[in-house]
Amino acid sequence: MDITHILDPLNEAQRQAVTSDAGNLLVLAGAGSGKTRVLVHRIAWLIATEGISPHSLLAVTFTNKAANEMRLRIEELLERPAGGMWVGTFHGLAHRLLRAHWKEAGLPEKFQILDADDQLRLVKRVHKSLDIDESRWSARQCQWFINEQKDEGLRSGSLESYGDEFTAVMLKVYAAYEQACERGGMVDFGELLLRSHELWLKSPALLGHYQQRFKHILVDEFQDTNAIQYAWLRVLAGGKAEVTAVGDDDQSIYGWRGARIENIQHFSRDFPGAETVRLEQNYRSTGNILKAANTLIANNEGRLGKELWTQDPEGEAISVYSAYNEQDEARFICSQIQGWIKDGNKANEAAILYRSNAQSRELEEALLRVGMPYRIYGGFRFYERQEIRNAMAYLRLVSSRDDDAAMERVINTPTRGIGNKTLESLRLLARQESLSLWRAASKAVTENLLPPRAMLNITAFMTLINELEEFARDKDLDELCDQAIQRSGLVKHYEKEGGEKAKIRKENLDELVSAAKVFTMEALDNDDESSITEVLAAFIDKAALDAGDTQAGAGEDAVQLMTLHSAKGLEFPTVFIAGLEEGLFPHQMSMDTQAGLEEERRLCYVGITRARQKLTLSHAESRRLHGEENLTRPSRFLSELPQNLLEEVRLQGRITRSTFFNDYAKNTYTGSEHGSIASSGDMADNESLNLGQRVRHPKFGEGIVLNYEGKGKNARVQINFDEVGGKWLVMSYARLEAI
DNA sequence: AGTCCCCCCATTTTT
DNA sequence: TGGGGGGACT
Repeated sequence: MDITHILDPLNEAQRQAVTSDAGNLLVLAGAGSGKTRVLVHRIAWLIATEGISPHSLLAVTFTNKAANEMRLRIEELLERPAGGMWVGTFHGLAHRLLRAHWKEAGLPEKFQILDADDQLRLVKRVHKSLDIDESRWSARQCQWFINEQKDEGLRSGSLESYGDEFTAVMLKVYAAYEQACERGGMVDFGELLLRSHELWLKSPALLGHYQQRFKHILVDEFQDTNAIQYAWLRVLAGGKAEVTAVGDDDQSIYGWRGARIENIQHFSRDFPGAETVRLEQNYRSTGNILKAANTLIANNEGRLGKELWTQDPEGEAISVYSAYNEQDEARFICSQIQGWIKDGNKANEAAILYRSNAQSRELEEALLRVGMPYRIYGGFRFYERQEIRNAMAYLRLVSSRDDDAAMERVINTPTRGIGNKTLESLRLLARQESLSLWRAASKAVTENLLPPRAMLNITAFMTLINELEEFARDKDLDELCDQAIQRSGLVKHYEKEGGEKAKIRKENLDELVSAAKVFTMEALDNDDESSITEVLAAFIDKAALDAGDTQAGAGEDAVQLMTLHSAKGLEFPTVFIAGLEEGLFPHQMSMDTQAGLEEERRLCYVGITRARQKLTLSHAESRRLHGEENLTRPSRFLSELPQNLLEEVRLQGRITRSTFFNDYAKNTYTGSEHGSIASSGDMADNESLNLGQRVRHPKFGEGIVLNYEGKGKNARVQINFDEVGGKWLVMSYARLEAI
């Protein structure tokens, strides 16, 4: 078989990784070093030369996007479908296992997947039924606790509170939540992994079957695996399968949600005979950007070690802008992007990255002001929208009456006179008799347990669902979907609401019908035997496991705004990282432990390595946060960069500020003007000070001018001193010296 | 059932 | 500063 097309496009390190025949393999893939390429080519290599059948391969990633892309590229390279191969996310694969072996796993055949929103609702209900003080322990907190434990592979039964009140309350909720899930046949995200892991442990025959099957396991983004995922992998591999782990310890930024950087750090210990290959040649960024990244990350301890390099030129210096405040910062970035576009580049080649979402508003406003199109990543995705979730809940009920989460959601949405009181008695009945809500409702109606009015309304609702199912029998999924949103009254409900918002909701519902159509056609392509019931069930699972990354306006030519976390895996010709200030980045809540600080540093490393040609960093001397003005210090990360590669950006020229209190922030920024303290000659030493200018004070040392008020002899200036922080000084006494 | 108001809170996010 | 959620009121 001709294998040149597999090896030719690779560099030496990549080739070594692709062709490695050590039992296990760790590929330390630096940013922009061709990680996915290695993964894909290694798979092709195994199939082409080692005679491994796609059937014995399992490749696992974290996001659906990554999984889809991998499958696509494998098929492209192999020039045939890789059907027998298991490619998917951890959750997707675990789900597949549980669907196949639901009985052994102790689940009902039609178990439902709870997504984050369903989960929170359930926790809230559990919370209420246990009469827990909402003001002391929030449902969110409980949800977080439960997920944290599941990520660690721990059930309520295997935990102890040791007299700690918090833990005791959390465990009580956790245990009741587990029971509720059990009763309703519901499985949350963590449970998918936990349950399939347990399934293997308790059925050695089943485990043996999969161990027999999968000769090679390939894992992407290994540094992001959490405890349960790692355990899952180790059990499956069982010392027999060959494991290829690809990842970058320097890009581990999800420790806060259970990812364990130790998993990649200890790979060679836990997977004996592992070969380690480093991919250090970078095909993305300029030399200077890489040097900055390398220097920064060298401050972390316990790294596996890696140094990025490129054959490309040094490129431009890294710009650093010290803004007066967050508005100035936003205007600066905005004007730089305008300049970038004027130079013939496109808006979507520019990205603005920030540590926390709250920072986006100021940037948005600045972009809006100059009419620059922008797009914010993150936020609600398709299947997370309220109207879509409501419509899906009807479909879920059609598919499975026992889906309590769905029933709770839409039994009275839109309102049909089934109030809280009715619902409460149904819940009670359900709990007492260990029934699903639907069955409880059914019982209540047949046995006349409720006021006639309530029973009438419930009957109408149940009839609606039954009729929808009836209707679906000889129809396609999209037709069912359309009927569901019409007959449930959802469409009317949103129409009645009126306004722009409702219009968008209506459009989304239409979009759902189209999505159902596409899904049906794909299902028919793959397997023309599937009945509508099966297609419907598959559609519901897809909606739960894949929130739908199709972001509105994805293809638009707009400036890209996102958090540093969501920038991982992406790249842009020009990148701005805003808000490099102590307390913001590194964030206050993560800077007092070394582990926290190092993760922040890795986050910064991720940000820097997103840039291809040009990197611009900025910080503000003063930032409004939670409604109050705070003086800030530049981030330590700025001082950890090689100073010779940095170029401080100062805006040339100046405008003379009105001697009245003309708030600088309100001045229109043109990019060439600069706020300045009036130099109308009435200052003590007849010397003008500019906002943003560095000055020296005999006692306080050096600092930067932030603001002033008053004029003449009485003028007071605010200076942010490097050593002692912010101070207001009277001009005529301060003996300030401009630097 | 729906609206309004007040209080509280405030990284990062995928499945 | 502002958004979200919960409670109270109409």
